[in-house]
Amino acid sequence: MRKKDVPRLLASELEILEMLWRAGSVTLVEGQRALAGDVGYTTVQTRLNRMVKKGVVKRSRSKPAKYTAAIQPEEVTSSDLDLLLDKVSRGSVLPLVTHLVKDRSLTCDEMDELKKLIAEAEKRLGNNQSLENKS
Amino acid sequence: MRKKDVPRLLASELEILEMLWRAGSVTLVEGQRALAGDVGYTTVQTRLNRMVKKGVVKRSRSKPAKYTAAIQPEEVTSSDLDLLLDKVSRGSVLPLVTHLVKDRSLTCDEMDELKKLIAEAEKRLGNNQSLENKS
DNA sequence: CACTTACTACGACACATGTCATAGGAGGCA
DNA sequence: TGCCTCCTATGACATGTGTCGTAGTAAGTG
Repeated sequence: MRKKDVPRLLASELEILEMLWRAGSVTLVEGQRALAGDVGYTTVQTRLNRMVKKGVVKRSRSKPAKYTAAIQPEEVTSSDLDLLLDKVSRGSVLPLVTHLVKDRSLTCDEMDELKKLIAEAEKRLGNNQSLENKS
Repeated sequence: MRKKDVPRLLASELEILEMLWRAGSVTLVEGQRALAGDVGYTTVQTRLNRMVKKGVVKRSRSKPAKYTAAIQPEEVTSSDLDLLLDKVSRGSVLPLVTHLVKDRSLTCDEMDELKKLIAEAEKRLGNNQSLENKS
């Protein structure tokens, strides 16, 4: 099975998904309450149902239907970042990482993780470097 | 002057912007040609003009009007990444960086830059750490 | 001046999305 | 049985976007 195709979601859809990830599984009333801006009940209903039709949200058959996210944050991160990389950053990772690390205080743990990550990447780089000689 | 407010752009708008960043400044004919999928002339015109109205593209008063991007890749990167961080990654930088660094071959130079970045962040961390005691 | 060519402006139509109102159905309880 | 309340389904309307067609204006060329 190949990587799921997550389209670039609208900001409003991200808002909904964020709520679902946070709350886990909600009925309409709960969902409406959990959503920040106070928006009409049926509005939440419509938005949620349309997202179900799109496959990014799942809905249970139970009496008060429960809605849950059908995609994980990582999938969104992944596809969105890839698109950003392709279209905006022209394939270069550095500007993105720079923005993420700069002006943003990381904890010591995160710092360590980061360094570990770099080390791993570096090792991988060492292995593949010899075979590569592209432009 | 405060940070410009760049809304989360649609994938199709990113496509246009990417073209503009790449080409610099284009007339409609050039723009149409530069755009991948072959789409009608007036379609490009409409899309471009709508983006002008939105302020993300500028248009010259010259005879064959020239269109240029009014926002830079970094601004898009920045605002988009911030949103991703808030909504999807719940403020944690690590998952994003992980995705960026993993399974993606960086050059040696990039690797060095990355390490320099980390070092800087670490230094900054050392300075601020003492004043911080988060919730 | 009349004609062609190039560019621009504008309108049209389909579909997606945010917003909601109202109608329909399924259980409880007087 | 008949009403009330909760949940769901559906329709409606405004705006935004992708897609064009067509009409209008400016500018050269005979």
